[in-house]
Amino acid sequence: MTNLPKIYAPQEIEGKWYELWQKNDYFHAEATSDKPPYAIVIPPPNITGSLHIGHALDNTLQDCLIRWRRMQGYNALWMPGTDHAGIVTEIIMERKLAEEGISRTELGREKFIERMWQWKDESAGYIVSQLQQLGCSCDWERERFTLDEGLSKAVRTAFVKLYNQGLIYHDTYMGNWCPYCNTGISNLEVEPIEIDGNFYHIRYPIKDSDVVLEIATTRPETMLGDTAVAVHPEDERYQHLIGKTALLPLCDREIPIIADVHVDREFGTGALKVTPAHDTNDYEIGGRHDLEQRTIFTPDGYINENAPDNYIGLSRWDCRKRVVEDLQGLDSLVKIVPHRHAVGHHDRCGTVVEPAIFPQWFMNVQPLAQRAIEATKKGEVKFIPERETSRFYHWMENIEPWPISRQRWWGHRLPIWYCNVCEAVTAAMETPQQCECGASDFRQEEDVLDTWFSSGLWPFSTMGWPENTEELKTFYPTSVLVTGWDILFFWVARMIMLGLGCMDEVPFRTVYLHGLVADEKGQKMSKSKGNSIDPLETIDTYGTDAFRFALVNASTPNPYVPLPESQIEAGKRFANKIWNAARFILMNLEKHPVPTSLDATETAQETLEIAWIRSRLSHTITATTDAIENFRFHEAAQVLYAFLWHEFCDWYLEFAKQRVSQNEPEALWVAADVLEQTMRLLHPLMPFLTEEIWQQLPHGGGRNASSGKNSVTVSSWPEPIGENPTAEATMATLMEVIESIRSIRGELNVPIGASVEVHIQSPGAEVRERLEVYLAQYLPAFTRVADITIAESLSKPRASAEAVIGELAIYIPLADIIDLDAEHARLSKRHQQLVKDVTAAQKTLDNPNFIQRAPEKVVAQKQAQLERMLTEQEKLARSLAMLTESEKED
RNA sequence: GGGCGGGUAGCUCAGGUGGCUAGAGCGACAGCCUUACAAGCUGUAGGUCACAGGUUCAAGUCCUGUCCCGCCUACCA
Repeated sequence: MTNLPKIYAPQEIEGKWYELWQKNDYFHAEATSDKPPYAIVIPPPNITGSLHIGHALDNTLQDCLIRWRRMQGYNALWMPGTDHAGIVTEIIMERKLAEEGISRTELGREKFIERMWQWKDESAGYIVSQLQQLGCSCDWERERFTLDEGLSKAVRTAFVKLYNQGLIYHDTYMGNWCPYCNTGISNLEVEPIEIDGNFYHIRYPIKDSDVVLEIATTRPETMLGDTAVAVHPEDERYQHLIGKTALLPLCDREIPIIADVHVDREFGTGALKVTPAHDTNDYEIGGRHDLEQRTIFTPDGYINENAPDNYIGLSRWDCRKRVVEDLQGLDSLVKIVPHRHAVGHHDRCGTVVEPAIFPQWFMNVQPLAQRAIEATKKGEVKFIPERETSRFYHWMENIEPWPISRQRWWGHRLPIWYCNVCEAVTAAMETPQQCECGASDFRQEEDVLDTWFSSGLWPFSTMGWPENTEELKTFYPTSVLVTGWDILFFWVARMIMLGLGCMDEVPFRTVYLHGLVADEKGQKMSKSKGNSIDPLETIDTYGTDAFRFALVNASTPNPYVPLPESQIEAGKRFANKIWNAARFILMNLEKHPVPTSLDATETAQETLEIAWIRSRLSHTITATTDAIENFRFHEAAQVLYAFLWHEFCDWYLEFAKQRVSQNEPEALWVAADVLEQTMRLLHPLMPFLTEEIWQQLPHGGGRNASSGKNSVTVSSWPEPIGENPTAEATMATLMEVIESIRSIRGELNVPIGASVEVHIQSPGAEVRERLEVYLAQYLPAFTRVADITIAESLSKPRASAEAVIGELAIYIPLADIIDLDAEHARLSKRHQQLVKDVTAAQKTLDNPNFIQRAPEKVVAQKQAQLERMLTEQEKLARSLAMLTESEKED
């Protein structure tokens, strides 16, 4: 054991344990079991992706929950898998192809899909091995992929079911079109970004008149598709023009001037050009006034033949330039005014989205949204933090039809068939045999489904739906869903709706929405911003456990969680601290082996430090369990950190050292027991390190023992044995005495090597007796003392430093070394602080209302506090007076 | 325009339902290589809890308003 390296080296130990866990099937959950079920489905990462910081946080938290519940004896299932991730993945493939000089369309659908599968097969293991490196205890034999046969069947089943319920329909409607990806997308996928644009003021002449109407637009190129000009019906400036005809510049077309209440009189010139085919509002105005929809763009964003010849073939942006130039030439451009406004961009490729009219498949989600709201109100789903609930309601209450088809190739092709003879539409699991018209010649819809449609089925499609499997019976609804709040609408809301639609039951009971990892400036970390930490590099540098601890520790309830490097550094130091504590214990156990089992320690005489550390451990167990149960992960991290470092290492191990040197090894055996239990508590956060140490510690028996278990992973979660207030109070006094002596030594610059005499005045018999027993034993371990005197009353020795702890007065004679000025300064500083605090406490207690209305307990506390402070104050005042006297003498 | 979150030590943040002398990590300063750990140990400094009111015996915590910062959301062309 002594050959354990002095410095904790994560690389040495993190590799081997995962293999053991896997080999022993520790992560596997049976579909049928006597244990209570607990299930989490992983938010499936992109099949071709790699682990980023968001995954690291998300999966660490899930692993904490799963490992914790597994240790508690639950039948804990963590269902893993990956997502085909539709458009994003296709875009990356397109870029790869572009490097080879091939375009998607040249390659053709079949070949393209072939390439995608090839790429999928090459990269699929990558993300999985990264999750394993992170320590994720997923049930890997259940791994799923959204394009698997089983899941594809679930997709078709869900589609047909919803179609038959009339919730899925086909329509031609104005939506968001991405000219780069050549597909329609939903509102959620459009990211409004503020950009510096212009307001172009353009003159439209009026037919048979000298009057001109000035309109303002940010998109002058769309005027090629104008089919009206609109003014507000009550706008006095334009009354005489309503019903007249405007002459559209550059196009040689006549367009009507109409009145519509949508027009804002205050904005721009109060006159609005209407392009029903390329603007959402104009589309609606067009509908109200039965205007022609004149589409001027090709799907990939170029001007089509509906525009005058000289514009055809230009890109959107070139066309804008040309239109502006031409208007200037005609003297039709009044002015250009800079204007900052939000422009929609496709969140996947960054292209400016084009509002356009095109045929699309939609899902009417409104009825399911209503059911989701009701289910949530009934408490069937709970959101944590609670504030997310109102975001959820707001979104659900204002939900719009979901465009579910994408004009892409990588995904689930819609199970819709058209009869090639009569064009009848059929939704079915397979190609229909025969049409109503008698024909049997069908073609399948070309479009694929929005990738979120299949992810929306994830909690039950992964468990074998539409089959009524044992998995579904046992694990659905799942227990918790853990993900970032940024995909509440994209994914969580859709899962709830589709869960209700397909299973008649919500997919999970609790949704825990954690924050997003941010940099020091509070900006969300993302690859595109270049401010991201690479989890794998971090793991290389600091180790997985240090990284995981830092993530959990950072995971406060805030929407953004900063993760400075120093935080990860602290995790590494913590790991090293634990490592060395274990090393110390193991080294000493060689000389003092635990007799038979740790059971022996329970009957051993319970010295103060043993009673104390057991009490503190019990408290830590309760606090940690409570924290994880309530998703306050950062609190669990902090509780464990404080206990392990500042109580167990700083104090208990120092006591134990002393005991061992006095040939009293019980304290050491208890140290081993406490560390063993703490390793179990810490295991969900730091799985590798805790396994390594747990394996080396004796853990055959003892309280909360994990006898017969081969891994901490499957050991039991510690149970609190109860706290011991008496031991804690006594120890607190002892600690204060020790700290005050250290403080005096430090501040008065007593040389390290010098021993000091300590005189303690302790008027109360009970405390004095306890001090007499313990102080002589404990003090030498913490500070160098030559002699300790404890008496009911004693006078302050000449030239001594002083500290007051409650009724205790501590004097340290420092005849040769004391600097009276320094001591005077030290005491008077404390005295001043006391005066302030005493005054405040006095004021509170002098208030009759306080005595009358505050709870008795609070009043008593305050009273005790005041008395304690007054005692100290009096003693210090006397000493200060004496010091001043002696200065005069000098 | 609405809504949400935040403003606490030099930095990053804790402080569930109001009640210990407001805490931690990092950083700073001083001193220690004390045989588990210098990735360590000991001590010290540092905060009128954004501002102004209010409720209360009692406010960092609850209410109102103001000022900053961030996010979400909305059709101002």
